[in-house]
Amino acid sequence: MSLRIASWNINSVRMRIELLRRLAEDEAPDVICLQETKVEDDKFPHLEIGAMGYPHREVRGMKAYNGVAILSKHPFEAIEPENWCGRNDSRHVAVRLSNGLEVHDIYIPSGGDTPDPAENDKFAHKLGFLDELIDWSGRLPTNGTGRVVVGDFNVAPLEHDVWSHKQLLKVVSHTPVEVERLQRMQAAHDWVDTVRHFVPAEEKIYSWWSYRARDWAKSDRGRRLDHIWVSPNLVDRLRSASILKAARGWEKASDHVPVLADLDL
DNA sequence: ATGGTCGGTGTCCGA
Repeated sequence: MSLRIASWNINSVRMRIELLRRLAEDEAPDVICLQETKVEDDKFPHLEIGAMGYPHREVRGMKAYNGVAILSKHPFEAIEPENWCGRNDSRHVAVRLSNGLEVHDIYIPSGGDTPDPAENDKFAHKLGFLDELIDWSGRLPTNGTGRVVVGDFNVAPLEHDVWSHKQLLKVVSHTPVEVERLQRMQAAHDWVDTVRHFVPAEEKIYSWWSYRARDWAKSDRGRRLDHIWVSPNLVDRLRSASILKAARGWEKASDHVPVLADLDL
């Protein structure tokens, strides 16, 4: 069977419920992983999303901040999520589909403005979170159907994952300490970066454009912060991966756009 | 070098 997975930092699932419907109708992902849902579980729009063709949902939200959710056309069982850095702050939700495939949806802390952990607690949190993800990736078993880890990682790891490598070296999301950690996380499980599996490293590609630009498309100062990674045993099952750039131009868009990957299982 | 915009909340914080 073919399985299409989407990851999207939707920046409020309630504000953008009609854009979620558009993603569901246009791209028909089997599984949609959301970040920054910004809603408590008892206020999650289950009814509307069920009617969009996603009867199976695992949500983990909190008031105002963070929040992750997995929406699926197919049944799954929930996997106990992690509380990284000892915080119960709705940054991880995970499920196992009936074919055994594990899907982990992660929202890595943004890290604030100053890339110095001594001065900026948010940056220290981000680095600590990445350290725990390195350990976690290394501990995962390598047998079984395989795993997918997706989400807003808030790190653009490669030179051409940002509009200007040189100008962003001291900007949170592309500093060497973050990039090294994300690459160590990737190496710890041999995760395959699905978009870069199909898009050459020298080609610029982004998944986020700031709200603050006068014209996001014209200035095109983006970063690739959102990722879909698969375990190495799935690399032969990978059929395509892409970033839905057009979604940044939708009315009342999120600043992030969906990432899509197709697997043949 | 600076400020620019969102969403959720509440008279600002986080992104």
